[in-house]
Amino acid sequence: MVNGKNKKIQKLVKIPSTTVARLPLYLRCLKNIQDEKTSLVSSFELARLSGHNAAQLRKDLSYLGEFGTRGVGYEVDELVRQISKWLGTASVRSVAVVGAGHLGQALCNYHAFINKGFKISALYDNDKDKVGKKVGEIDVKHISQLASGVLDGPIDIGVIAVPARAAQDVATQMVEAGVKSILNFAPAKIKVRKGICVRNLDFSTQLQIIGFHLASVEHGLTSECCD
Amino acid sequence: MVNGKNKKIQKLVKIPSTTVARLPLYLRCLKNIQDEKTSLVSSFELARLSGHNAAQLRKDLSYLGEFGTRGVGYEVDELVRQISKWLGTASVRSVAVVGAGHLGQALCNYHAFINKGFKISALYDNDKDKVGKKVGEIDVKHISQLASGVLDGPIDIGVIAVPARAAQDVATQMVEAGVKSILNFAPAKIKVRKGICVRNLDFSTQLQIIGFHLASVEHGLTSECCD
DNA sequence: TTTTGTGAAGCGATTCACAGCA
DNA sequence: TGCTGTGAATCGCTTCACAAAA
Repeated sequence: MVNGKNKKIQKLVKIPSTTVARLPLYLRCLKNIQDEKTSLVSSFELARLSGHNAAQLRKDLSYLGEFGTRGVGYEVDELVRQISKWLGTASVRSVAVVGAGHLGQALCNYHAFINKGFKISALYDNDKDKVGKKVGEIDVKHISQLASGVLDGPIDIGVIAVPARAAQDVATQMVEAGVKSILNFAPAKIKVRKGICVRNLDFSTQLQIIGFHLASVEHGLTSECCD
Repeated sequence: MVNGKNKKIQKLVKIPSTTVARLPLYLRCLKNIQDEKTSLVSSFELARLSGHNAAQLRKDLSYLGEFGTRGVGYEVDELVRQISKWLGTASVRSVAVVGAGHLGQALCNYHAFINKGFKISALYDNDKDKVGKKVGEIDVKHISQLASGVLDGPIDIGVIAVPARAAQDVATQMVEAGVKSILNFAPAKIKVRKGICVRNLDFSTQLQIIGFHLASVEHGLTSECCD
């Protein structure tokens, strides 16, 4: 409004974390659309498919740039390209999982990750009986090899799939080994140095949130639901 | 402020979903405190342990009631009781898992659920080879038995641990069988009738969010991190 | 004095409503 | 005309700052 530089400034503005969290969802819907042979999509249609409203979708996309054509809509392929770019899908991310229990095995056997740009490149455990065995295509190595495992190439994401009591210790070792970000499944708050991105994803917590909503409904306090 | 009914009114006010999401975390920290023999905790201490600020913690707790003593702090046991109550832990919640793959097995073998008030009471799959086998203590039943399985007692929470293409179908069957809420691990948007609480928890989405932050840092756009 | 509980201010996300453009 | 892109309004959560209470 003041001058022509506003668009540049806009691009440097922090993208709301809520928007970031929706991007993977939009991308998923767009890929479903690609499988059919539609090449154009309106904000209304994509909003409907992803379960949001059209204004929000347009605002979200506007943080990334101007990809649509007024009066027409968005080109599906272009939008897929752009969102993928922002999600950092240019390179395949290397993931190391620590904890070869059922959850660790579930992750290693989930082959859809590779389509989304993630490759599980190593699996570690401290159980001597598991070390040396294979889970899917992946050798189970001893946790002590985590540091040297990074020599095979940098690890972008470390996944903590161990019991809570071991979580902090594993996190510390991951950071020392050069892991840049952590997905933590253990029900424990882990502390790492600033600059390491940590996301927590504890199943119990999720069930407890649902439990709250069930209790609310039972007590007649609300009929509302989860996010 | 206007009259004495305000406290009652306060209790009827909707509790922010962000607050609800923090309650399980507070509870976890409090239980850790209980294991030591501290019986009192201040908002500052609990905030530090849970990684939030004291004002937010007090505001969160104030939605549930007035449990603290000014100048003193909160009694740990009392706070545990109150938060548990709001999370609906009065009764044990019955959980049915559909999908006996690695993830379904991981869930069934996670014995800590019972301490948090959740009991996995059934596991279903459509694979004839899996039906009849045991996962931990739990018999694998055929998905077609979901409806009649509810006769053994109501199912509070249905967990979807099947591939995306089957997710909507499973969700529909769950709702027909009387399941009241759903935790969905499949990367698919599922539609259910109003009043059924659905939470989505797709691993790929979580990795993609981390991917965004990694890309941001790599491009020097930010040094900020995830939630 | 210490720490809670809470109005009020601040801030960020959502939604509205329409100008801008094909 | 139809749909995007976006200021402005609104909504809701977080944080501040202090009165109330032990």
